[in-house]
Amino acid sequence: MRYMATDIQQSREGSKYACKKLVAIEAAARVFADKGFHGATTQDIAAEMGIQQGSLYYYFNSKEQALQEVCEYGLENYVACMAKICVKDQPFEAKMLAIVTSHLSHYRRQHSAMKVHNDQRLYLPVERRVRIKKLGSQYRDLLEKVLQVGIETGALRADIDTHFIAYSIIGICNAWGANLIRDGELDLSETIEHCSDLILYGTLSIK
Amino acid sequence: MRYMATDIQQSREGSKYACKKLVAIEAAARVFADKGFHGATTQDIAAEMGIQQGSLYYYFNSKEQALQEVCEYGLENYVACMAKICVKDQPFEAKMLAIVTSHLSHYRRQHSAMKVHNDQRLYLPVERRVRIKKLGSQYRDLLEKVLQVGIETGALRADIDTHFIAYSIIGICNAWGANLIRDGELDLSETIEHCSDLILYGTLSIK
Amino acid sequence: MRYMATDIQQSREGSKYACKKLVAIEAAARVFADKGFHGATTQDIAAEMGIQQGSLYYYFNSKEQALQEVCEYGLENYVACMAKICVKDQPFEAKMLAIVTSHLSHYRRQHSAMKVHNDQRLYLPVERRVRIKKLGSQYRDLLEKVLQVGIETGALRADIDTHFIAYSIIGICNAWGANLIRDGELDLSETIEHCSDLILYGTLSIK
Amino acid sequence: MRYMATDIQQSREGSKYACKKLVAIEAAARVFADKGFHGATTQDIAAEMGIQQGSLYYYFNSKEQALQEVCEYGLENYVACMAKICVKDQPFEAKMLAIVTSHLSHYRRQHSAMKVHNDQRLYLPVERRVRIKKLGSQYRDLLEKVLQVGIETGALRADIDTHFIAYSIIGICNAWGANLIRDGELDLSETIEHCSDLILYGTLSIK
DNA sequence: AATGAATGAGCATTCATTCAT
DNA sequence: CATGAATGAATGCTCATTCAT
Repeated sequence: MRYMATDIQQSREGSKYACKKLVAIEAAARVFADKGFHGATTQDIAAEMGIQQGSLYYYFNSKEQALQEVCEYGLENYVACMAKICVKDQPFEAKMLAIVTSHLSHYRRQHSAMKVHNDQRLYLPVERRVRIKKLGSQYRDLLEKVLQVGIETGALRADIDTHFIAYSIIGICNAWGANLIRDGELDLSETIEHCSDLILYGTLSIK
Repeated sequence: MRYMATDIQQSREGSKYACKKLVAIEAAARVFADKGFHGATTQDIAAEMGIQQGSLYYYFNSKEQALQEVCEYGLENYVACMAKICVKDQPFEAKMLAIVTSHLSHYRRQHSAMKVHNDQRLYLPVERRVRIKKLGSQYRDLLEKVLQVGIETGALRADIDTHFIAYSIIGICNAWGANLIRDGELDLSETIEHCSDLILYGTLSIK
Repeated sequence: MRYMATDIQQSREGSKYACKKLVAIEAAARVFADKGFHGATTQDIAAEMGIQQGSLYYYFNSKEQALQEVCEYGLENYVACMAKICVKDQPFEAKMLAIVTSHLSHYRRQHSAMKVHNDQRLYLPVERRVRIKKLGSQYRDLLEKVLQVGIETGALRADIDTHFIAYSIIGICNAWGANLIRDGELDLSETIEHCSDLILYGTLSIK
Repeated sequence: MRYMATDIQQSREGSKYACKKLVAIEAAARVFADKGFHGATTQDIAAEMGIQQGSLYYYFNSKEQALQEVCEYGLENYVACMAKICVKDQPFEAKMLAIVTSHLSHYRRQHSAMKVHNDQRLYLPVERRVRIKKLGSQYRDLLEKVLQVGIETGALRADIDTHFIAYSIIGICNAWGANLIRDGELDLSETIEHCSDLILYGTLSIK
């Protein structure tokens, strides 16, 4: 019932409900990121929003739904950004830098939602994970395609396994993303540089 | 009082208590790895051991203590192995391969404890994390020292940040370790090779 | 304040408010009949009317008041009909048939309100039950008087307890009334015949 | 888990668990009879037993299960008694008196469980009602068979509908059963006599 | 060494009710 | 007239923990 109304209201950018719903998702993201899904209480989320516990159910039908929406929210922009990077025509090194920059910037922009997606999504029942899985695959596919092009244009070694490298890039970025959230002092651009450098050149001195 | 007894009994390798305690830790590790600390119940752990819920308190004073012991258990061997690798005299590439092998093998040997340490340790109150932190730092320090030696012997590029690379190596290995647990089909030695290859050589074709 | 308005509007037969109020009572009756007083929610009733939950309070001051009005509504016609039957001058058998017919027809005419009165009225606090009690007594009194006349005219056995028989007749009719609601296939006139037959002649073969 | 144990323990008559479980069922019966299923709280039931609310779940897995067990408990003896009466060889009038006596005595013996069965069983989801339905049908079947024999032996009029009469008998008894519970002053044997008299002879004076 | 029984605090969720618009 | 939004108290249920046996 709320749902039907939502669709209508989401079309109007400024709708009050859509607005507060976003606030709710972001509050939930912060709390889940901090305490984990099972460790967080609906009271925590409500308090973060400055409303009463019961009122939270005006925005979410259940705690699980809140987690689901946080995860999807965390992925949405993230995948969209990757798509934009992919279509741009630029040399491989620049592309990789852009990808790492996008990934880590998302973390720094207080997007606890990404952390929640990484750490907590498996606590959702499978039926709540279909869209999340699809978005995740999209991201990996886009990344693999970039790598494939890199090989074809001769920028990348022909013997690398694009699937493996894609996963590893995501792994490194997530590890540093978590650090960026935990440690506010950590320099973003430095981290970006280090990450893409490792991915591109490895660690050995050139002989 | 149990504690004093424990110490005595742990000295005798074959003591029954020490034995069942290990079983308890491993059961707890499996359950925590599967459901997360807050998502797991003491009933789950007891069931995994085949005992009654109340009996669990013969082995752990609290659920939190169980998590603490699982995390420490996950790190112990892991750090010890790293120490052994460090003292061995071998070229850098071989050392890196040994390190990655050790890290990933620990995951594959059903050591859910490592996964628990990675994902759940932050749910422990700080005072329960002192030993865990120490073991973690030890590991990173050892790894950084290996990298430092690599630079000094000219094997590694002089411009890399050892601290950053150490964290990244751990990040990559943990990401793939999680995959190894989730996907039993995944080939261990292949994964090891891929990981160390990426760390050493990066992805660019050599010009 | 609504109350004063109500009184004014109820005087005008065709008033919109009185009309929708009736719709509200009947919606509440259906919902209470289906789910019971405590099992039904104000949301259920509002949905049955096609309005929002909050808007319900335009028609009822509280859920309890809704139950009260449903119960009274269920009894009103029912008692009025009985009164009409009583004043008619006809032989006892015909009267009994008319009474049973009236009682069961009320059930079949979708009057969930009667079911609600039977099953749920005791969940009302005593102070809300005064009118209901009065109407109920009226009905029983009228019925007892009919029986009394039956005895006096020699139609009925002199040794029956009118109070007891009145209760029993109501009991049988309510039992079959519930069946009539539950099972739409059940034939009304057949049921009426069976009931009055049992009440009049019992089950033994005449010797 | 408790369940398996239950079977074992129920075999030992005096088992502590089986004993307290019975106490629990009877407490639940009283509370449900008084406040209705939805109007009763688990706290009410626990208080009636003199234990804490949480402890109630040692005996019932859910409030619904409690209702189910109460209903089944209410029917068990009731059906068993009817079975005993049926096999006895006695004239129809005596049999009917025995049936009514059994039915109403069950009510008076504080068996709130029967009231709960009558008023609340429909709030159970169908899958929880299978056994209840079976027991109910058994009772009606036994009663119909008695009536059938009554017709065959010439005790009863040949033109009565056994199905209808069975339902009516149950209806009358339940109506008076409810009165017996509500009004402790009401004389049991008088009520029994009145009921069977009505069923057998009806109300008309014999011509 | 283990268990059955109980506890009590905590939690997600529901729901009657209110009220500004 | 009607609604969207919010409230806060209640409720069913879970679970870590305790303890006598």
